[in-house]
Amino acid sequence: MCLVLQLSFLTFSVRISVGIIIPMEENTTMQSVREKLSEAIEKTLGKLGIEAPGFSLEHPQDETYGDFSTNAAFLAGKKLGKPPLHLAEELKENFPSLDFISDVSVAKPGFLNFRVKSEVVASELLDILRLQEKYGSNSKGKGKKWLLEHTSPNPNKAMHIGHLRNNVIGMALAKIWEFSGIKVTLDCIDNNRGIAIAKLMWGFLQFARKTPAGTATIDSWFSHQDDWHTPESEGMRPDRFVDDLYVKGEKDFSENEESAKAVRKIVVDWEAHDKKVWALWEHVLKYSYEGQSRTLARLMSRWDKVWHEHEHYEKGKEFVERGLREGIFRKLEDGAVLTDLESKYGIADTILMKSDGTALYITQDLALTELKHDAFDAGKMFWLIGPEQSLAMRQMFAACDQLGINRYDDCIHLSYGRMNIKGQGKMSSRLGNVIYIDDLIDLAKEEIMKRMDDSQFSKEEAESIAEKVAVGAVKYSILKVGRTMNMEFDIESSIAFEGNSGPYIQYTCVRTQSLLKKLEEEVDFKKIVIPDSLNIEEESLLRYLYRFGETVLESTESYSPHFVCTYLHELSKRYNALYNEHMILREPDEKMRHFRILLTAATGQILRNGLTVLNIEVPERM
RNA sequence: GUCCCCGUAGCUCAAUGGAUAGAGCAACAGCCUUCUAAGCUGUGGGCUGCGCGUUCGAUUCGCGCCGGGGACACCA
Repeated sequence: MCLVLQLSFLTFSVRISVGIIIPMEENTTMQSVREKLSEAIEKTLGKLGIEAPGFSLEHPQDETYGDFSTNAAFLAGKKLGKPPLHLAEELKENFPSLDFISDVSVAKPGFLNFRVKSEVVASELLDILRLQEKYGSNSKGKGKKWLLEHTSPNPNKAMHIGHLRNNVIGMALAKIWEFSGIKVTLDCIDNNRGIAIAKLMWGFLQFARKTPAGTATIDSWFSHQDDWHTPESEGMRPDRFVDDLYVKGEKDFSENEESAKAVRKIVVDWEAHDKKVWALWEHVLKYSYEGQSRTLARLMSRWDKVWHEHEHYEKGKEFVERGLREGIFRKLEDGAVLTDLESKYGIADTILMKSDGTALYITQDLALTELKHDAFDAGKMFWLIGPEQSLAMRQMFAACDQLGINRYDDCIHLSYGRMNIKGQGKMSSRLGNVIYIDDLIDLAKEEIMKRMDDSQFSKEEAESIAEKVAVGAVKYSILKVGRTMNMEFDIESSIAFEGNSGPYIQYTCVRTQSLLKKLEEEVDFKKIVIPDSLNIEEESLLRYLYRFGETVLESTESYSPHFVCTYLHELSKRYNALYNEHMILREPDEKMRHFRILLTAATGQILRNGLTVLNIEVPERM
């Protein structure tokens, strides 16, 4: 038997030889199959006068059971008090014969399993090849506008793996959401003022002088700026230059009372807009931004809007005043302002303004949240921030809710688990076990260069490939873990290029592309010819491809990219099994050869789409 | 003390309340004169921290313990 499926671009529908027409405007073949199957179960239940609301339609763990499985008999059994196995049998007997189903079966406790005809599943290949980079996307999020704050590194530090987890998850989520039709805006907060920045300025002033002589003043720096080092003159990356000076400034601050006084004076003078202090401030921040943006560029990070703290930090107090006038907050005896959240939200109360009338972090956040609301009018606002901020976030959301800035339920704290260093626990500069992002990528790059075949690539090409593979390895190692899980970060496994890793998937994708490049015959990618019989390798790959879209949705809804990672790994394994067991281009049987070529093209497309939504690049060769 | 997160193979991690709990690494045994071996095939490895409950069915939900981490009013 040989079935030919023809794709008509005029009607955008797949005509399946047995006669059913599946519309393609919205759905792919298998999406339609799922819907029709669901309807048929519904109808059969109705015919028997049985109710099973919310029955599932999932993929059995063991593929020998079929492609889809429902628990309808269990749910119905519960209502009727009948054994589910019986009801499953009854459902099966009354199940209509569907053109796209080859087998309906009942299994042990009461599952009803369905097998879809190979030729129908195969027509999904045409959808993949037609939709190309759009395959797997959906329009569930159409009309939604979401705002996500991610990766807000303080400008007194070089970015480390804590920031990495934030960035990598944030960017992947944004791309996955966009793939689901959501309009996503990305922003961050630049905490560019306050005592920490003053310490950095102090550190620069005292410890970056080319020839140290006594205590340097801002005046002396202002008039003799050439006497101070630059990252270039020190041969350092700008962010590391800043990081180093901040540590020195902080140390001096805590050990030396005179220095501490001077640092506090910097804060006061900065707030008074002292010209020279602002010049120094802008000078040191320039280095921070330069360094951090290099790192972020390597990661292909994106912000649509950067909020600078100095532009709005004073506005928060107005909200506190308003809250007091409206009786939402109350003033304590010493003048500090307290929230009233315990009774209304069941959240511990917090101080909104210090007794001396100065602002706190949360004070500024009230103003910032309103700015965000006014600027983007997002249906949901997300903050991708570590779990230790959980309480502070909820307090802020609730206060915003009371002030009418934003609804409590529309504010979501997306927390992510801690990054511990395997075997060493918490990462801290005090323990000297901070892992910087650039160092990590460079290390991965070195390892990858070592294992590359030098004769195959020019130096530039090898360099470019190694960068993509290194960044892919590092990103994937973080993304494959569930968002909320605490991670034991291990450098070695994060730069691994074997097994469940980014490079493994990149390699598989490259493998499909290189095969297609070698193609010397004409192959019609708009037509499917099913071979007389399929091997287990083709079957299991074929019946897995179409699940990509479902996986994207799963990640969208759970706010966790790791489902996509797991899927891509499994897909790659299935393709590699086929590749190793059978010849693709050299297969003598034409039908089989062409079918495997289509499988190759489809797999390559999905791997590419999957890596793209994970914000991971695919090299041309590797 | 209160609240939140976590506990699954030696290690790192998966598993919309479903079927025999799965991967990767590590260990062991194999596969390159054929499309890229960053690959493939096979073997061993588990009272899912403990107990009780809900359910036809619990790694998943509820309660109570044990263990790890974090947060708890004028830090950011």
